[in-house]
Amino acid sequence: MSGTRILDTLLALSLVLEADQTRELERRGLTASKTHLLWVVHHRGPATQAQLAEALQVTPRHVTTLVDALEATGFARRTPHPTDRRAVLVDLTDRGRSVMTAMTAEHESLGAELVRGLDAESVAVAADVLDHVLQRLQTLVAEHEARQAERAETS
Amino acid sequence: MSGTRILDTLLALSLVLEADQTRELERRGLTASKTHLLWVVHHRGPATQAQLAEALQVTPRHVTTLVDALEATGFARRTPHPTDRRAVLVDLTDRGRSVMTAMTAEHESLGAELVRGLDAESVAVAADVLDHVLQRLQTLVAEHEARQAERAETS
DNA sequence: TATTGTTATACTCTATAACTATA
DNA sequence: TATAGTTATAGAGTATAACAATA
Repeated sequence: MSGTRILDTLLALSLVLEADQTRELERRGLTASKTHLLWVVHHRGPATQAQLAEALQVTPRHVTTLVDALEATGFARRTPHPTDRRAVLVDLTDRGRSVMTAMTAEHESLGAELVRGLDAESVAVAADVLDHVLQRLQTLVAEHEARQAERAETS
Repeated sequence: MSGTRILDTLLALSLVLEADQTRELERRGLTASKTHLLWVVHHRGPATQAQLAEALQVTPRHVTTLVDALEATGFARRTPHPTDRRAVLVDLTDRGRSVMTAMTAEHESLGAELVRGLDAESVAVAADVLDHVLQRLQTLVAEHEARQAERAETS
């Protein structure tokens, strides 16, 4: 069945994409999770660590670790929160911002490279199929979690 | 450009697929790397740890860790190599084999579920596009590595 | 009392280096 | 001398629990 074929290709793509990303990040002295944090700050602006923990779906304690590392390597900076003396605001340094800009450009160039040689119509069809697949997957996961939550209540 | 759109969806899918897989594996007391090892043994048959290290692209030392854990949890087993007393053969237990069988079935069912509601023709087009994208990506990565190797030689 | 962030501790993935037993 | 696997050690991702300072 072609559903399995698509899933297999998707999984293969995931592996190669991840390996490629990891290599690129390593070259800059970054890792996936640290970059994710930078990305969130880049798009949302300065945020407290608690907000970042929520956005990254990670414990506040782990955010401390990430920000420590990003501060030590000059990508991010902690500034005191203007009104709440318990909290800090995490912001990007110039270096952090320029890395984010460069990565955005690379991302777009990669997107264009990957479909080079394909006709626009097929690419559009494929994009629609992928959107559908993503939605189906999210639905399945949600249903699955709902069933498990139910089971947990019953027991 | 739709290339970027496809790439974005691909990355989103990677994240959700990985999260889903991790949850499923956790439920069974497994992790991605341990499952990968089981998968290789399931398909190639009993193998030495050195062979597994090569297949998984991981250090022999790490294979020791993985096999230790899989043996402790009853998914795999070490048996002495028949002719080489230095080596061991890693094989699946009945439990390991039945987990692999169950996961194969789930994988196929997921593949079918993901394209439910789509017409076969679009799915076929999308599958072709994805194959193309995977090949392009592999080409780009290979070119990139070749350039870096060259640069390393020059310096 | 609730929240923000941090010290302490631990588990998993993964790597390198040094070492043992066997080829 | 080369190979198979293991002990020792380490760094990154990530988590929980206990605790300080502040709200």
